[in-house]
Amino acid sequence: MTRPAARSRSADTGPRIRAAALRLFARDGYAAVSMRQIAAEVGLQVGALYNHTADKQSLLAELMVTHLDALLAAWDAVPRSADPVAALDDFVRFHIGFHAARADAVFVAYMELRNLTPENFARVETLRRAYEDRLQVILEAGARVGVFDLRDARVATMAVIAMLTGVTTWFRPEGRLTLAEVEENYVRMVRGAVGP
Amino acid sequence: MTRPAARSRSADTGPRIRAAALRLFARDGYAAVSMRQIAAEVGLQVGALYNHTADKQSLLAELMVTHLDALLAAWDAVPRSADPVAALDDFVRFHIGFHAARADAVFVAYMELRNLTPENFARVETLRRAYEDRLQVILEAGARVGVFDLRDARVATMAVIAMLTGVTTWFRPEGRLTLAEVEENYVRMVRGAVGP
DNA sequence: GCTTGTGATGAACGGGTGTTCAGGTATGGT
DNA sequence: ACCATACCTGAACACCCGTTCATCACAAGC
Repeated sequence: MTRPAARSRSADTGPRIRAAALRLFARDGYAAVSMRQIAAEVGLQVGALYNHTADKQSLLAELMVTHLDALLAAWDAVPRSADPVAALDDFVRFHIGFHAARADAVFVAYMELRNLTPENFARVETLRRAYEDRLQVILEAGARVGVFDLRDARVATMAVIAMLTGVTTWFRPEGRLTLAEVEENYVRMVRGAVGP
Repeated sequence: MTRPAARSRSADTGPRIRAAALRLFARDGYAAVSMRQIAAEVGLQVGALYNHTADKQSLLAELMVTHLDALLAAWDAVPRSADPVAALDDFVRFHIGFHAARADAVFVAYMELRNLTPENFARVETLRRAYEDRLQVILEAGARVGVFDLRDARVATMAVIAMLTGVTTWFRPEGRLTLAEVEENYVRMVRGAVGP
């Protein structure tokens, strides 16, 4: 049996590095953030980062993949409504709620795509596409039974996702509207956009 | 009278620098592009860039402001439909068409906001807000006469803009759908989203 | 044909970049 | 008490950054 790893001086250094990197990447952008800034944020020297991550690129890719994995897992854990309209409402509320709680990760995951190596980009794109497909399946099911009227399922999918993700650019918890109010607003608009 | 400026060896160096910067900023991001790369793209040494721009930051700000000025001027040149529904249709077609033809500028103008100095950011935000208000006015006019039903005009405005701007992330002229087909698709979806 | 001035070069400035590594230190297991 | 390991420091590596400037080339106006 492998023996338990020796306790580190600060056991959660890895997560703290990733948290700091996420915050800084979201605020200033991947290319504008240096490894020294990340280290300083955590209270380390630069070299110490490399005990927890292979390199800067892996740090970014890991943040994105982790976020998208969590997104898919969280949606797949939501009970499925058989009625396509109810399922669409669920999706809208879920998407807005999940993304509002993770503004930094959302921001990084689609602003920093161009800073990924081709391999990492492919991994991330596969996950993103899988999530989009979850919505598209709902829309197509509704179109088949006539509760939705789509000219093009793929275009409708992209339109709805863009509309929903846009919320993260302006929503603030202390703002004029509560999250629940925003969700209801979008439930209504999305229904109208794909409705017959 | 001011005498005409002495002809430069290549009269359009300034525009060529801006064009190269726009392309590179869109592809790799402002922070990831060096002045030396821009110079090489134009066929100059680095120092020569500073005959045409104050610094890298001004280059970025100029590109954004120019784009947003052109956007506002182009929309204001579109004949206004008195009917709010027709005006909304006009806006949808205009927005998609204008943005599809300027993918690089669109991308830069809303991906690189955080790389602007506070003063330049304020200038750009004012222009962006002015454009959003053009749509909001249409939506509010329609709501007053009952052809639209909005829970919140500002939220509806942001939702429509996000939906429309999202087109630039996936639309390719050589793709499955023509631009006109995409426009009609969105005209329909936007009408539904804000409809009564 | 000379003067004037715009715009290019090429080198330099100080400083920041990601990454590596030998050396040191503290911890958990025996 | 000792060993093995995990972790961190501090310095160094080679390279790239935005910006400045003395110098030079060439085109336009007299």
